[in-house]
Amino acid sequence: MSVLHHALLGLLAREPRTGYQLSKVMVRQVAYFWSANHSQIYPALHRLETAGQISSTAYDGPGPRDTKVFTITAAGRDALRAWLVRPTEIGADRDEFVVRVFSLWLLDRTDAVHLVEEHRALHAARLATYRSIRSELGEPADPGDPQFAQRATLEAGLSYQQHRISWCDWLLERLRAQE
Amino acid sequence: MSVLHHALLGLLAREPRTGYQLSKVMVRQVAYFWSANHSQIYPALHRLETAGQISSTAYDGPGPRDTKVFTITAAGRDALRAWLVRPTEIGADRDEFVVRVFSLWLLDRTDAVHLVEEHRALHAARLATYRSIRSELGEPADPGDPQFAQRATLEAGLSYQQHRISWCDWLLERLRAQE
DNA sequence: AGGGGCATGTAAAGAGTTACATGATTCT
DNA sequence: AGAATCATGTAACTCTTTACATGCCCCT
Repeated sequence: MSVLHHALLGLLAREPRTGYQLSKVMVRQVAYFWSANHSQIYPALHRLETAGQISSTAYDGPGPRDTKVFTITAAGRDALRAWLVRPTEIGADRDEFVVRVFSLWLLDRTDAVHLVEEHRALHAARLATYRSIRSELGEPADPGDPQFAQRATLEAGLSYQQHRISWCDWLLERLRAQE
Repeated sequence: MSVLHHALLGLLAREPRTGYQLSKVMVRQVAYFWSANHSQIYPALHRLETAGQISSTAYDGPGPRDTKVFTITAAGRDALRAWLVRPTEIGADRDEFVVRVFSLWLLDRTDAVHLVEEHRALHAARLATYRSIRSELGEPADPGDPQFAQRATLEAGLSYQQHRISWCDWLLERLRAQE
């Protein structure tokens, strides 16, 4: 079972949802650090159901097919807990922009500055979004509460955007130093 | 052409190398934020060569096949520059650990603390490695120098690890607050 | 009448990982 | 004699993206 499967279990552990509802959440990211399309989600749900980690009840829905609401089973909860405590690895290499910066010496100063400024602006915008979400969520709840976990992932996003912005500033400072 | 292709061009823009040398570098990450296996690299090099962005000279090597040294062409350099200045997107969602934290409320305190501590230790170790590399590299060179770009990607790594560690500390502080 | 949202699926293609395969030279 | 390093490739599989496909209901 992949990260996607566990992201879905993590959502269903909070409340039952349909595949459509799950995909609406996941297209715009769960936990600010994972996304998926509906075309990936429907097969993943079928696999989870076959494995007995979720169950579904079908209602008469619009369109040619039934609407299915998925619920996590006790086995699903156990599998999710087991996945959580597996030994961690670091992962999360893969950042296209850093690969670009690796070849930044090929550009002249103006182009380089422009590139980094553009990138900084994207992260600044994202940070602003996250800050407004934070002001809605308020201070973190008790660690046993799903709200706490939600708030913690937001904090990861906030911290990440800030790191990105200050790295861009580090770069810009040096790119703009004496011609 | 994908990020991998441009990572390879970025390496070959510095100096000619064989596929084997490129894969040795890329298995352990270019720019601290991208990695690839040799099985991906060889086909990618063939595609770059067909596209005229790199050229190769074959020498009589060990084993059943020739040893090929790849050199970037003028067209390859141009393609790389064009890729650098393309409008940026943000990308870099996909962080497995944050997806785990999204379900952290399912664990009891001791397990949760253990998980985060373990993760923090990995990032602290990585930070220590990066710091020792920094002390070897010294202060950044001129932005027109490949050494500057190398140093800039290291700075991204340093900044990223620090952000990760302080996020873990934020989490641990709250997980350890009153039982 | 047409557009958007609800709702579910499949197919094809690209990107990445893991495993298979070969064989020479050098070190222990 | 065996292991490690040099050196290059292919095959099978998983994960992700993009596109195709259907059809009801509600709002304007």
